[in-house]
Amino acid sequence: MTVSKNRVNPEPTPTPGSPGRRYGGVDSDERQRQRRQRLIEAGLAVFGEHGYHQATVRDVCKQAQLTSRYFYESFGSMEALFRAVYQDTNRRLMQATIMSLAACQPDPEKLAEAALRTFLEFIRDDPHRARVVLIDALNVGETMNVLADKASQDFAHLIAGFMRQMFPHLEDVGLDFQILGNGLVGANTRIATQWVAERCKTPLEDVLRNVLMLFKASIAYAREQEAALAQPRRASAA
Amino acid sequence: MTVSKNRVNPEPTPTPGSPGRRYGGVDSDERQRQRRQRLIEAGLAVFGEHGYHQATVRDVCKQAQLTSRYFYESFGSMEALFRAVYQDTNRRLMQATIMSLAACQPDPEKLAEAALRTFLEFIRDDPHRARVVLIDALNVGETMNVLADKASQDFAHLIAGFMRQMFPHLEDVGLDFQILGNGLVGANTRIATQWVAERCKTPLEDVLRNVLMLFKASIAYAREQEAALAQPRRASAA
DNA sequence: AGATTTTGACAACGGTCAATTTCAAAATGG
DNA sequence: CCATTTTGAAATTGACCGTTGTCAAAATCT
Repeated sequence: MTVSKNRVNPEPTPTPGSPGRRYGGVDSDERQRQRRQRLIEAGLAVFGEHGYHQATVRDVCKQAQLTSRYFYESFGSMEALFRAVYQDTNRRLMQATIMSLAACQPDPEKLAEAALRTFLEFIRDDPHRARVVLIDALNVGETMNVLADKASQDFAHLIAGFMRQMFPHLEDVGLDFQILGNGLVGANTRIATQWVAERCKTPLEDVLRNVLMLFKASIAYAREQEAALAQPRRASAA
Repeated sequence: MTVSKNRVNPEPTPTPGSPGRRYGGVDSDERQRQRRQRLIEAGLAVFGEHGYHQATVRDVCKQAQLTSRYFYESFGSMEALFRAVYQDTNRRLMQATIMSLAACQPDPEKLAEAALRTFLEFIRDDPHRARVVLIDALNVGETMNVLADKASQDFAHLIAGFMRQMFPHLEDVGLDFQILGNGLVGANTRIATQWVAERCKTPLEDVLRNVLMLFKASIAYAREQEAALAQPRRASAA
């Protein structure tokens, strides 16, 4: 890192059978992909540090140890890079979530706990992710805005699906699971944001317990309401 | 509005007894205050439309029907204007909330409902407020960030205070009312944001019912837990 | 009416940044 | 060892914005 620009790969894997001339043991396609990846990582670092609107192309290139030329080789604009960073980060989160859900009992509460724990671990691993996904994504531009909105809505939709399955009569009395799902997502993101702002001072388990409490409370309340709907004759004595 | 620059006041109130020369029936202090107020209103409109970072001084001045000179007469920078807009908006919300709380029975659920309804009405009256207070405020700069954070934290702190009073033993078993308060604030802001993004298509009462559900569910769950703490001998039969 | 202040429109300066181009040095394959 | 490609750094161009300054016209007071 310190001696000089170390352009050659540690292992000059030949990477045979691809177009372009080989350089440093890798062909041009692969090198370009590596540059692109470095720019994405640099973007995460720079955006995550002081926010998208403080970042310049120069900053990103400096962080990536590349020059403007290579920036525009991979991305048409700063916003395009941000989209890539956002999608890459989202993809990683999704992947981690799926992994944790797969290794989990199919109990709603357990599933929620697993997903939430994965999320908290994810942003604790690199708080830059929190800034990019939870804050900046809403403020880059209209395009990113709808993208980020859709991502949250998808999550809310997932929750709504679960609730709809568990409490099939509840939406007839004025409850809207999509709205409630949105609320739970919002609660989660806000708590997470605050947690990161405090540099994850509070132990993860403590944060998790409280987020989960909101989920459990909602489920318990819904269950009670649903039960009251199923047997409307009973008086409402707690 | 359309005929010409109508500079004179409808009622040229003399506004006597102040420094500066009188013009249009008002002395210079008052005129400056009016200009400042127009800039704040223009800021709300411009920021609320396409976001803080798309706005330029020229945009704001055009909206306010003033020129750059008067901008710098009242504000040292764009960020200073934003702070003023934010604080003005917050002050109005606070005022409306206090009014509605005062005309309300001192029942926790009623109070929550009143506060939430006021909030929803507030942003429905002018959706620009939502963008400024809920989205842009986090992305203007570090200074605004801590300011906005503090405002939300204050709200969470208020909720936490209520809960602490209602359930004095609950924080000993791992629940943190500040975190929970943050969660409820986050749920509320997210639902409100989505609502505005949908141009308030859903009727207010429907939105309110669902936000309130999260509050009621949390209270019910807390009450149950607290009761279990008070009589630890009982078996946990629902 | 005349002097004076205020006002509004616009020019101008300096700075920053995105985006493209240029050029020489370094690395590579043959 | 030499031709070729790639790479890195800097120069260039063009646009936009914040900020200050200028100046004539309008409004006001005495």
